[in-house]
Amino acid sequence: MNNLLQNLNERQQEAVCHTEGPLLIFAGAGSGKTRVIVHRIAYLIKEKKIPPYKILAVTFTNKAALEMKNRVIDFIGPAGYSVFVKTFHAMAVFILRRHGEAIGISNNFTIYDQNDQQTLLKQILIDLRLDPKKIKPASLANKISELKDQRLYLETKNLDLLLADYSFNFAPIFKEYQKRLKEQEALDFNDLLLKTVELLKAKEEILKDLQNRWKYLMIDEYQDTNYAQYLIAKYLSKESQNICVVGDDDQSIYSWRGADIRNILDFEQDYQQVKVITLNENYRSTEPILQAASAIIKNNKDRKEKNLLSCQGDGEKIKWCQTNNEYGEAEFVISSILSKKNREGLKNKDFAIFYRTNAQSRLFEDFLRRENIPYRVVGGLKFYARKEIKDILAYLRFISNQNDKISMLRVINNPPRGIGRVSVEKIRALAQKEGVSEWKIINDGYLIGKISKGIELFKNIINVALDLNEEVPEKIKLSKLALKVFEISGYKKNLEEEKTLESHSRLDNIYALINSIEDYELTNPEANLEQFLQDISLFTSEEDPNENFDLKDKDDVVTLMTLHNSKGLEFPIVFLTGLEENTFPHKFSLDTEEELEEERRLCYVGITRAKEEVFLTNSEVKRTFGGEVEYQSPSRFLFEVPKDLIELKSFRSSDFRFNESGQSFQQREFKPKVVSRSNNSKFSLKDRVIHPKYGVGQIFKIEGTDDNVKISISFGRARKTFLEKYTHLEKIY
DNA sequence: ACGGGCGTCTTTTTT
DNA sequence: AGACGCCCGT
Repeated sequence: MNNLLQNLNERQQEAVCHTEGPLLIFAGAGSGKTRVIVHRIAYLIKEKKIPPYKILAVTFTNKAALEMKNRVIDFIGPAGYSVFVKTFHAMAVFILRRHGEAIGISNNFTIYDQNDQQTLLKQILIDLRLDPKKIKPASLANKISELKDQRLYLETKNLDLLLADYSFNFAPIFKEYQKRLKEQEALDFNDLLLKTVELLKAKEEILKDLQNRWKYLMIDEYQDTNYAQYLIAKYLSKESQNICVVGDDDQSIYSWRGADIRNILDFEQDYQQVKVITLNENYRSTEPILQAASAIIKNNKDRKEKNLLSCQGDGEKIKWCQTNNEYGEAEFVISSILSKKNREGLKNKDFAIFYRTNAQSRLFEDFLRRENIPYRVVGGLKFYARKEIKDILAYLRFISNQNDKISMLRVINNPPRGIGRVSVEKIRALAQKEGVSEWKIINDGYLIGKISKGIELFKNIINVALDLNEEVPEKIKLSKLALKVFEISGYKKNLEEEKTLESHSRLDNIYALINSIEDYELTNPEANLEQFLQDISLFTSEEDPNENFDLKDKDDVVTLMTLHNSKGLEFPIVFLTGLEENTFPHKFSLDTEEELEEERRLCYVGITRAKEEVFLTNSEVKRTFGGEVEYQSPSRFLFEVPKDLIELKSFRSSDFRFNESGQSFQQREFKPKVVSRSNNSKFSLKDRVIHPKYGVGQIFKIEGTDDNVKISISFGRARKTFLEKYTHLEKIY
């Protein structure tokens, strides 16, 4: 009991102990909200003797869910494993997989991510004889998602009326999209939530069942819930009324995804006898950081006034550095990291670099690699987004669900087996005519005349895999299946024969995938193929299983991420970069006051991640597309920080400068820090070398002979393979 | 069928 | 500048 409430302030204790009835916690940045949730779960289990499986905690990101679960387990031991901690989407998958059939959803539905969505839309456009160049699948996908996120979409009795607001092509496309999702037994991300609402609404017994299962409901980041999520929470807690929501209106940054800030502001009206607790003591950041953040957020009109109290006392001023260009910015950030590491004994993991858009990460990565500082990009280039990984997963998805046309089209001629556009078109046409799936056309003898070898081959491959999947529920079944598919599909042979620089890393990546499936099987011994695929399709920000393979301490890395991804995290030193008008605030958010205020909240979120020190950077000039340069004024947010909290710095890029015309950047020759060098020396394993483009790296593989020697080098997280004869490498001693 | 070369367009944030 | 898609030559 004592230890359950230890290290908590009075209000935090109150929040932990108030277990019955609706509870609303306004938790300012750094006010120990995760700690409160963790303690509250522990309190329910230990003190109130609630079985752990009756507790449901919902967060927004996989990362947050994982973190919370681990903290619960650390705090109360193995009982924590049974607490149901998931993202909204993962919870929806859980519910739909068990009960979806009640509303006509196959229990091994496929989840289509943004990519699959766009592929599907492209097909629809072609079939409807619309030009995918004019109507872009990507923007269509966005529109569809936007539509489905709306409250109106769930409530409307007349979809046509709603669709009429869009351009005249949208309605038929949207309807066709929905139709094909159904045919292919697929759900997109929005559907996961929408179908769950539909289920809970329509099937009372199932709702009762779930209400019984989860007696205590906790929702983190409640300010970011959209209407569907709001309804799910409402349904699930309706009986028990034991719902605890935690949030901060100042940290609402997902309105573009349908998040409705009113959900938290109206909570007191939505539930009866709500207990409200405000946590306003900040344990994370120093005084100057908090003052700067508060000063910025005060410019928002649409917010509840509040003041956060600092508990950490005085600290370093905010550093603002204006650099000449983007290279200078990256160089400033990386050299600051280096000097702080040297002088203050900080570790890599103490630093985080934030930016507004994903594309901004590249230069920072270049400079980090060059200095041989290990780093991790959160959410950026995703392992699961790689071609070879998607290919293998597409095989598995098709094996799991033969109606999944997107996956079939992806693999039917991959690796090439002589099934060209014409054959595929023939199959598609026949499927449409006969009203059956493409797989049925191939497998059940619909094709008359002589059947091409390739189709016969594909049919055999899939049938072998299908049999294999039916077989023995061995422990290693999934990874074995993946490996088999990799082999019998010819994918492996194809890559092995290719013997190019690229095919090597592809092979490595696929083996890394198989490894990670093995890991998955260890933690989920009961999981079958369907479950695995559904789990994995939600794991978008999964870190690269391939990364950091040569690091002693794989967690000691500098973290790079978008501001959106930074929510809920904290770091001693934070770099907030690209603070220029049109970048941050982003140019698409300058139209309305609402959008601008959301950008400002994003800025607030970023700054409040820092415990000790904040660096704000902007560059005077930006390179846009076409190599043109453009002057950018400093972000308005910079001027919202009181002057006395700021220490000004300036930094000019030393490696890059303008050429005479001032039109583009010119790279100065890169001078590696070579202690001594030897040009004719042979390289050996474990040698550290400098690559003219990638900088310092370490050799981990050498193969081939004579003028066909291939050298594989790791540069921090990235691995690359080069042909020796074409690559100028310098050895470092 | 397939890869290289060339022309196009690019830029928001994510489960 | 770089990614991507399309067309053409093989």
